Amino acid sequence: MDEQPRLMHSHAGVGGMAGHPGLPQHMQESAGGGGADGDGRKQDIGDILQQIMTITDQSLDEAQARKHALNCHRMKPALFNVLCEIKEKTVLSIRGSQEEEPPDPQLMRLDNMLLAEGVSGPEKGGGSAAAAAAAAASGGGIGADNSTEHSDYRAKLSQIRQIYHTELEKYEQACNEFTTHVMNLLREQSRTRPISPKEIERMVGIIHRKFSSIQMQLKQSTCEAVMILRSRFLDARRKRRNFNKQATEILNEYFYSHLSNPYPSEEAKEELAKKCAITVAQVSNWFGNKRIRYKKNIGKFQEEANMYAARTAVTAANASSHGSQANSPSTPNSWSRGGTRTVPCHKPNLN
DNA sequence: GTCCATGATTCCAA
DNA sequence: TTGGAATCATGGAC
Repeated sequence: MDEQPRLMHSHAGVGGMAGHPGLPQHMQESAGGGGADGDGRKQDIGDILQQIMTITDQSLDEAQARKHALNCHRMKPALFNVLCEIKEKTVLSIRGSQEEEPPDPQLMRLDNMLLAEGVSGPEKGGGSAAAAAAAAASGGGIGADNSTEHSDYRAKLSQIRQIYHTELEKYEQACNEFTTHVMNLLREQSRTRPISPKEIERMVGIIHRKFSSIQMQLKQSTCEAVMILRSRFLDARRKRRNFNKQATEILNEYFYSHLSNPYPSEEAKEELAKKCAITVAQVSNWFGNKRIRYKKNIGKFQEEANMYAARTAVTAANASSHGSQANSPSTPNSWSRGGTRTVPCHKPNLN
């Protein structure tokens, strides 16, 4: 703000406006057109500038009156344009190169994530899609429990979404109010100092950039909240549920009926996973745990092994006409890595 | 609260 | 890539 009087003074000191390269045609004619009253007009402009320069030295009432007089002066629009032009060519041209900024990659990432998580953009499907994806990733096969978890996840996501939109709206409103205020202020000031519409536009841009940096912080914290929610939902250990009885029966049946080689093939795992309504990975985990725990404590599992062996024997007897065979319980020594395998197995016999 | 069972994870070797 | 072994974390019975 202080620069205006100095700026104007420096240009005023260049011997009036006559012949100035930035001077519009009408000013050239009126200010430096030569002729009989040329000197008079120079004097006229000099007077105006002098009045502008001294306006700050006057009392408030005097200054108001002087301002009004200057605003009504016939030379005012032309002078205003010249000063704006001069200002444009000096101070503002320095900032010109910084105007076109590429879109912030971090902001783009945040926007994409918020869109993917269903926080920004259309609500339908977003949250539930994310919940479904999360459920699939967590491998929660026993579907009954998951519906409550999904609704819990959706409810929390919806809460985050609501807070995000409320805050965003607040920021936007504040930004608009502030922008309008500044624009009005600058328009008002443009009556007494050279502020071009372009400069006002530039100022609006600066304000918007400031507010968008605040918005970025909001987006960042929203993303963090979603990540925390998601990680909690996905953390399978927190959500561990025992398989249902039927699933455990099916797995045990397979394990003890293949005790000589309890390594289900990929197809068998898929079949078991389908039967038990769990994932293939869970089947693999179960067999891994079962093998190691059985081997560590055969005595403890003996009763269970006998029970399933008897059950399998009955099944085998019933199906004997089809030529199926039942495996009797055997020692785990035979299925150490590379041991004898009699049933289809994805793992090649290493010995 | 403690203990045990059990599903999941991690690290490592084959 | 798979499985063994150790470990973690949780559920459930007591």
